[in-house]
Amino acid sequence: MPTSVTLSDVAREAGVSLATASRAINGSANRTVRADLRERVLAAAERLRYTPDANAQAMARGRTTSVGLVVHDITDPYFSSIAAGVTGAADAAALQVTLTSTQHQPEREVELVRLLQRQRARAVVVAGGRHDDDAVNDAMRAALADYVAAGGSAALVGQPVLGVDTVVVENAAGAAALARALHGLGYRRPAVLGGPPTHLTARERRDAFTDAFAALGAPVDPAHVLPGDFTHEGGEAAMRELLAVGADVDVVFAVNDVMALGALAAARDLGVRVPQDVALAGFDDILTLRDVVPPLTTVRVPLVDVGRLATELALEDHEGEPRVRPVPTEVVLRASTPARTA
Amino acid sequence: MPTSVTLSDVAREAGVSLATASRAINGSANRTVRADLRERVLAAAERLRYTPDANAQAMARGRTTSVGLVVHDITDPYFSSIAAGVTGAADAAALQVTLTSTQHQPEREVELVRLLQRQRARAVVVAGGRHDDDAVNDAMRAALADYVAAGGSAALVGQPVLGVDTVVVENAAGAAALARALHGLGYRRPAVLGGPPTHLTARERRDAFTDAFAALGAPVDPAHVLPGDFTHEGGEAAMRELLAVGADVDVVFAVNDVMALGALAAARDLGVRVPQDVALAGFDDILTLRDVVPPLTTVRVPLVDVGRLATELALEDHEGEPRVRPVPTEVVLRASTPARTA
DNA sequence: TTGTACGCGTTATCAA
DNA sequence: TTGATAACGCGTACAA
Repeated sequence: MPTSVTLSDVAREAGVSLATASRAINGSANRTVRADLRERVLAAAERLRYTPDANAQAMARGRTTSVGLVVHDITDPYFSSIAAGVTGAADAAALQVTLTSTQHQPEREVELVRLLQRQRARAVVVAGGRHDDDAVNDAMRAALADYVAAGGSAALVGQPVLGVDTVVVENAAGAAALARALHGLGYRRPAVLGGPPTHLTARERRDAFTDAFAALGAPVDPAHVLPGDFTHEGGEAAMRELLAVGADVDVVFAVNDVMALGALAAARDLGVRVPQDVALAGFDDILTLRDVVPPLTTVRVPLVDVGRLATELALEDHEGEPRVRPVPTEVVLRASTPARTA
Repeated sequence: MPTSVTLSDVAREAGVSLATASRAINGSANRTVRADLRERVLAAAERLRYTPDANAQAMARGRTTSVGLVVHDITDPYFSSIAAGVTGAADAAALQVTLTSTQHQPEREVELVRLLQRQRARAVVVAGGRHDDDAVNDAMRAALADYVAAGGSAALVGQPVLGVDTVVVENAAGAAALARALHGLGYRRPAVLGGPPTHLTARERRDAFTDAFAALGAPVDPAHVLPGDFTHEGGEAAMRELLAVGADVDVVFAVNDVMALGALAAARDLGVRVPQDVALAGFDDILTLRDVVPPLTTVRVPLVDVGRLATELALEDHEGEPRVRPVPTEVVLRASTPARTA
């Protein structure tokens, strides 16, 4: 920004000192400026089209006005809803959001956190769930510890395993409740599109679901628990595999909605009808679901709230042990899992 | 960020001057540092866990590393895809993206541009289309002019009416091509869900569509051109209205996909079958369409590319007249508009 | 109430 | 090649 008007210019134009100009424009705490001087300064600023330099202000004040957000893919409705919550909360606190994306490479999270530390972001919200990968987790924990040690504060969405405040979605409770609901509807031969084996959120949902079904006396055939990517393509591929072997299942649980949508596409493509031939359920209740036929049963996660909560958590200053903010989930039964009359 | 390690700390620890430390760590242009000294500095930095302060660097260098993005709603697939393009291009240029959202209030764009100017963002990408509203446009033009005068550079997605570089989607060509394609399929009684009357993109698409149909000898009944919000709800409401009056139409063109999806929901809700009772087409080819039944005919806009192009446009320095970067569109016929055999 | 002067963390200029 | 030192734009003790 080559030719910016500075506060000194304004001060000179108004015939006051830099300090007075600063106080007049920024209304420094309990320092007050005589009315006529303030008028002169404001007029000068207006005349010169002065714009404060937020960076310089941040320097001088010792703190920036930005919060960082780390997602895997902003086009994924799961992340874009969380992002809406983050920008909303940031906005309410008069802060800006720096959006960073790993492009689906979890290991990039570490460098993004370090990047945001260089920006001196006041707070960082990491939206992606954790993996069972000590190397990555250790690196991430170290990056976050450095960041916090340098005065930043971080919040995670996912599992409280990195030593920072975490918004914990009640995945297990939701998946178990879903399993019970489906069992109550008469389903007895479930399959699970389980996502990446190391992904903790995927695993929590998968295990709680299978455990609950087992507890109800209808254990999930281990052969009917398929791994896959946590994406549309992953869901599609897993579903295709499941259907290809002619598995005897009456309901498929995809551990997130994006995968469920992929599964739905695979079913459609193979001429398998949902729910007549097989029922289908997902998890998250992403916005996209409103446009899908049949309406998909899922477990609602209040994603915008999750983003907002994580931001608020990170913004509140707080000493001591990292906090955990549980977020309840809610089973939403829709037409993709009708009561079985058979 | 209270307790940050500074470059001075590193210099002292390494027993060199501040200048040398700076050069060693940042590899200042053609200035070179003796190998052993550089080692000492790097080791000291490592030991102290030094993290450069990007803000201070920006101050000193006179330019920041951030680009601003203004959207209406990041959960809208249209904007999230553009955002993905922007973050991609920014990433490639080693820049960060500051995401700001108007929350559907077009007039807020002005303050967001001013906000980004205060941040001294190198470039600003405004993703929302223009309205036919002189007051807002004048304010926006002024804000952008100030920003550019202060050394920033801006790019718009939409209409080249604000004096800055603009990525122009070929709305009219696409809508006309769509009209011709639909006519070719046998449709003769079209309706248009036209979006907000002042929204230029909506208007371009609407008018080109109706003009093309008129030119083909099948003019659109003016009563079958309905205004509405540029949203899911807007499309739903407009479609509901259209169907309520029992309009005699064989195909409905919603001027964007999000509205088309709302229209589809309305049709479903009222028991009107698509495409058997009425065909339906949209515009944009948002990602969500892959999950919708029936597959929706639309006009593809390469949204991620649009975001990338806008960013590149803003980032290239360039003198003189604002540039226009046209982006071609492409009709994509799908099952929601089958050939009419009647 | 106003002004002076220093500090924020870094880069860049200019001597040495 | 290295080192003082002056910027960068602003906030804020401290003194007046």
